[in-house]
Amino acid sequence: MPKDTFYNLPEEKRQKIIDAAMLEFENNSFDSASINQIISSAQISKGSFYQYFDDKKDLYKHIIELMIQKKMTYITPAMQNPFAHGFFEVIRDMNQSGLEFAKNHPRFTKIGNLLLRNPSHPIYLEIISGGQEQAYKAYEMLLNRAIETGEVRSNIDVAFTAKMIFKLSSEFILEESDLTAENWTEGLAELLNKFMSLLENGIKAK
Amino acid sequence: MPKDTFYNLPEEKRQKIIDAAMLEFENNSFDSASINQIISSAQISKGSFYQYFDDKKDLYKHIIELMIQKKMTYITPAMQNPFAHGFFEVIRDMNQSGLEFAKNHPRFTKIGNLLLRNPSHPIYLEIISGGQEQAYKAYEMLLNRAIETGEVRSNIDVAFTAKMIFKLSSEFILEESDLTAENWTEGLAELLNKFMSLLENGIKAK
DNA sequence: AAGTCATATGACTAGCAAGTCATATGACTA
DNA sequence: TAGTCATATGACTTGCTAGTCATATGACTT
Repeated sequence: MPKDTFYNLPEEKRQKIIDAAMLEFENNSFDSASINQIISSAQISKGSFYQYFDDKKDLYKHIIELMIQKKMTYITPAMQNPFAHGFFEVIRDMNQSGLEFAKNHPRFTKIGNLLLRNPSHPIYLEIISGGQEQAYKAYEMLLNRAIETGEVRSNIDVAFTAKMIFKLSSEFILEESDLTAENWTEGLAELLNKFMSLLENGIKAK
Repeated sequence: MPKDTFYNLPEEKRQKIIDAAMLEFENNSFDSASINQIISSAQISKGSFYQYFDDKKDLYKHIIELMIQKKMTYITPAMQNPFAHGFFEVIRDMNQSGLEFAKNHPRFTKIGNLLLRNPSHPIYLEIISGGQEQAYKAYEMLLNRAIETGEVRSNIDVAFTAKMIFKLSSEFILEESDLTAENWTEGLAELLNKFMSLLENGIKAK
């Protein structure tokens, strides 16, 4: 975490540093991101940087933390209390909020994608850790419940299907998060419908 | 492409260099792979390296070329002449051969994944270029044909479905290519069945 | 034996990186 | 006014990188 000196900074200067860091991490992997570049862009000295953060990793984790905080605000009622809602409704909400986050925070999205696409990097293990596994488990619980309630046919392989839905959702959001601004809203709704239709045809109870 | 001097080398020495390069590119992105590391591992001098290859990119492209050659040997009759075979058979073959390649050539697979996961890198554009787009188009042609023949229901969005099948196949192979050796053959067959079942339920004509 | 030519070498250049540290500033305190 | 303390600075160290080049080797030719 950033040092006290960082939080003591005037809001404006702090934001300038965050902006500079995001600009660098948007366009570079963790390894190839340069602190020299960041401080030059934020117009602070090398020494100051190291009085705000322990090292590059410290700064990076802070940016990721900010992203997670932002993402939290996109949780819908159905996501917060999934068992009280229909399975397909929950899945739809998750994808919709994912798409909306990507739309509203393209810079965070880019940084997140760079992280997600480098699972072999040590920093991935440190940050994502068991998150992926937990997500699979969550999907499995939802699927099991949906089979109980009769929403989903019972002859699927739950673990496998959970993984596939997770993967497909991620790819779906990654791939389509570059829709142009003007047709965004309609494009989103339409895409989501196609996606859900594919999914529902695949596993919905007949 | 490598220089003549490289091809004049005794087979054994050439292989040692390829091995060293693969070891490095398996565990590092193109940028962070180190020529110093490669020459040290291959036990050749810096000067020699630059008499075999123009630069790091030259070597890297050669490795990718070797991988493509290997992959070519996995093409099945159904893949070579897809319109003479059933749609789901072709898709099944493509995934099966993808899985088999991953199993038999885990080192190439790892290198390929690192490349595929960095679409923002200049080298990606240079090597993959429009390959992805071509793949989408190929899937679209197959889907259109399958709709004509009545294998696939006609009320799907072809372009969207093509993308999703492509993405899902890639992820499926990536994710499952780490099955353990002993249960490989049965595991593969079972997985493929689950995958195809999900797909067929999703888009097969009723 | 003398000459030629492909191949091999590693010291060297130039550049960039992360992180350190002695020094400076300037506000607030006693 | 003198002292203290948080903050700011950039030259510097250390360590890495890709790529170059003068020099050396040794096989084969004339």
